[in-house]
Amino acid sequence: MSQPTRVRFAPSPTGALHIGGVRTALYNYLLAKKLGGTMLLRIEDTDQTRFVEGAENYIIEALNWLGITIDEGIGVGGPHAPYRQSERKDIYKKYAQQLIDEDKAYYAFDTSEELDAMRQAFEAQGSAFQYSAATRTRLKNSLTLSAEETKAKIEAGEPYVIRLKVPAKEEIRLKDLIRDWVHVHSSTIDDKVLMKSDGMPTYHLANVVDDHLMEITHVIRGEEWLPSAPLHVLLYRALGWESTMPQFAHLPLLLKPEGNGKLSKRDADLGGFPVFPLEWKNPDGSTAKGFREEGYLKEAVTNFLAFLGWNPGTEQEMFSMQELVDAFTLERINKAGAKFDINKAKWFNQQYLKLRSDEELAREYLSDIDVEKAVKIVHLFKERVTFPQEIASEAKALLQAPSSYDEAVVASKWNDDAKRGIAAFKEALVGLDNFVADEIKHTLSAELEKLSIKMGKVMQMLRVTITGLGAGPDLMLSMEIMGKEEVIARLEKALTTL
RNA sequence: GGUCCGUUCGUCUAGGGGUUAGGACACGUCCCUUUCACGGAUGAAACACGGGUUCGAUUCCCGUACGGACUACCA
Repeated sequence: MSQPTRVRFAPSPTGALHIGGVRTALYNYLLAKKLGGTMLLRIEDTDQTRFVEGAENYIIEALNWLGITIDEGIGVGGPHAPYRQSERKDIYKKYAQQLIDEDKAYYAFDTSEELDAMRQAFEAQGSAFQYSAATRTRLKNSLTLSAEETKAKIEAGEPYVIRLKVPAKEEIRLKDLIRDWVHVHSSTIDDKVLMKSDGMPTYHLANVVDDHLMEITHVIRGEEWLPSAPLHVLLYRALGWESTMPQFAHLPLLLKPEGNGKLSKRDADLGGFPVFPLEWKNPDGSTAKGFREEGYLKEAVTNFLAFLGWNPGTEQEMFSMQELVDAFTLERINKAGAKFDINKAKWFNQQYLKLRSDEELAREYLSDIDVEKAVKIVHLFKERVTFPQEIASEAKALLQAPSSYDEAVVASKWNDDAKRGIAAFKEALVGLDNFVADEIKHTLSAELEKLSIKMGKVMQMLRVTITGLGAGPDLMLSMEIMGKEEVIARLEKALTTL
């Protein structure tokens, strides 16, 4: 019996969406589309202390930019609304109560201070404190207190949490689609808090309840969740939902480019590259770079991200979103973490930039320049840059007369031959009516031939007199773009000042 | 510390009992070219270690080492 595939991306609105989260969303999306299923977006905002204004919109905009479309949930609605966990409190409360009634969960009144003290005491003895079957009989909860005492405390408004009564001795087996069977003993799992004292559920309860109610078939999430996955299995079991439990796939982590550990914002600053899809403005006014604003094309980002932890098993490198959908399978996801190498992202960007048409790029990035000219400029620079905005800066430099000249080239190439050749070329240019690359080139070679000077002797110096630079794109085309008057003016200036 | 997960070129990875261990990025060299870039060619570069199993292990098993994640009334 195969039910329709339903996957979810469930971020917390705590700030900018991390690029690892974007990859998780991507993989969820790819699986959903591959299987003709549904992609949900759910917001896990059960920690009101970490809520950040604007984060939810940021998530939506980021996914939207990359073409990761949401079929159901935040922003689009659906049959299981609301999709914001803070708006589902009553639902969680109901199931928590059910667990209490069935003696699968219990009230606990221990304060944070008391628990901290416990932890310290255990640590002093060289062991770790665990709120579990081994210790719960000695703590302040509805298992040790009488029913009357418990009731009285609750009615008196004393803060409490609800904890899962994790079985003392039970082997938990979990089949992960990427890692295969994972075995954990219940004695190593503590009695996790299900409902916090503020009435909000913890992630554990909320995600299990929601995934069940929303009929999620595959939970695809980061490896950091693997240690708590057995607990979630226990929860499905306690709630009587084990037979319809979703399948799990824990994705390998995105690692720092050098050294070890999870990729962080700090690595991005250090390496000068973004770790967020979009630019993010912090409430304090500071900003964090975004791939989009840095000039990464969305095709490059999705292709790059898809290949961090997954590959098609062929030698094809370039994949459109549709091709990714067609090729994607969970089986081909890797187990080991992947280091984040921004060089590869840049390479993808360059490849996708080259694929764009000159006209399109001209319209988008050189809108302030005459179209015909803009297209020529794009053609000149498209294959030489990594980011589209570099075309604009190159264009600006090209259209501006040089303010200085490459000294190394001047020192070695500014000789009599160069001076005579360039002077003659300038004079000949005055009489050239059809100022296009081919004609300009003919003019140059004709003049140099008359003087018996080899082309190679003056080319680089000619480039310097016109652009100030020792290297660059096709000079003849560059001159055509600048126009006759401008080129002659630049030559004159160079001839008199150098 | 405990629990869990992992380990093929510098990086992303393919492969899988017998292979010249393949590709891509980055790097070197050469070609193309008015230079640079693009492109093309080419080179250097890897199975963490130790035991098994086996005629034969990089591949399977077990250890060790190393790395990582988790260990909150955060997700």
